[in-house]
Amino acid sequence: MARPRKPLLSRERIVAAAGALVDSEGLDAVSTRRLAAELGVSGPSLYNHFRTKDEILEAVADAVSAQVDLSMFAEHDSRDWATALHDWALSYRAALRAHPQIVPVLARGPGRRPAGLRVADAVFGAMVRAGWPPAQATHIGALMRYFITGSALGSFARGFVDDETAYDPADYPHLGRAHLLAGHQEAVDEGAFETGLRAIIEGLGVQYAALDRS
Amino acid sequence: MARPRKPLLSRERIVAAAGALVDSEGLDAVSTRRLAAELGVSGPSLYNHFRTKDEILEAVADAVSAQVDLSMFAEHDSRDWATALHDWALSYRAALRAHPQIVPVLARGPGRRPAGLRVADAVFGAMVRAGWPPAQATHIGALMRYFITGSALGSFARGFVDDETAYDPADYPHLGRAHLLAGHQEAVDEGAFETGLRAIIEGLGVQYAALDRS
DNA sequence: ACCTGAACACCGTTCAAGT
DNA sequence: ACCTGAACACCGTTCAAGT
Repeated sequence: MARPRKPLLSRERIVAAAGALVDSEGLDAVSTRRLAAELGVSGPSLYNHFRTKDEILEAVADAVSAQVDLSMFAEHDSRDWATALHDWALSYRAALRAHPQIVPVLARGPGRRPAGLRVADAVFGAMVRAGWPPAQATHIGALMRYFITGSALGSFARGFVDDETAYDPADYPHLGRAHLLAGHQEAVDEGAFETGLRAIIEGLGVQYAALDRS
Repeated sequence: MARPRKPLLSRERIVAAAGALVDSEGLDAVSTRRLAAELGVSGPSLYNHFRTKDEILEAVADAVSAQVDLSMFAEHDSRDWATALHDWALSYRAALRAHPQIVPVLARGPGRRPAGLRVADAVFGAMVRAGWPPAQATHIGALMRYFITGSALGSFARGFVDDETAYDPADYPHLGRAHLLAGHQEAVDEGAFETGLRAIIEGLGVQYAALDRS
């Protein structure tokens, strides 16, 4: 059955299947043979639609980026720049939280991913419109991405081993035992994200107020 | 020559060789066979010293964490908490910049890595000593790590493709063409890190001033 | 154009055998 | 205890062959 009259595959179907596999079994479960089997074809077929396996994973990451809400950066939106940044950060984090396993790929930077660049473009446009100098507007988009992806990578489904005996308290004089438990870690992630987001936006507010607006 | 009288390998030698290989050729170049060849032994020998390849990479990441300067958090150090955080962030970033290829492993969180935990412990202790409530002190260590590792991951040796034709300006109305060049990207990384670090510390300063110190 | 099976050059890891 | 070669069950990717 060499070639069917109707193509069996499409980039969309491949990305959807790969995304589902990443979500359910993790990045390591995605091999070209396994993914192809999931799609009912043989391994090499994928290479008619993507040049490498990495391109497939980049596309999965981009699909997650595409789910980030950008409406707060629209010209007609009434939110001020600080509120828009805050709301965007929450939406961004929610998207990553829904697909934690792809974050390592996504965190590598927007690279050549269209949705990632669209996000950068929206933030940049809104910050410039709010009065930020272009260079600073670029920095704001990047630093927010650093913080949000960094927090997603360093936290979800990760953290400490749930075996207290793995740590000798003498080695970490200040950390209480509670800090070393995976259960506690989820609360830490949440709190650290909130504290950090608030600090960044407050700090940017200080810098914004000090801008020489001539 | 089954077993020599003096062991050919040690955890230290393996970690050193793996680190050198990661630095020179990247994470993908590290296979157990290749690493073993670099050490003059056969692949399976490594399993006498580490349980998995991943444990080796974790140890490499931990060795990088161990290079982060923590002297600013020492009890006798005269720097205030904000200056200490700032100086620490620069040292942390410098360590990652020296070994950018291991960052994906390191960014997964302190996990079971002793040096990573020592860092967390030092920050926590210094923040509590400065008057931060314990919960907030924990958050500060985590959020700084998010930002620093996120920026290292999203930037170094990454970023945009250096082919202008890869992007259609119509898709990104606000981003100028300059933003899409790899050369420009390095400056963005630097500026975004500085802006972000300043914002975080200024923002934390606001929160610190508002603490109810009774 | 799009899929196939075969093939190439690899993987991580286990294990019995050696000293 | 620590290393070896052989082996298992995989990999990503290329390519000629099929329609």
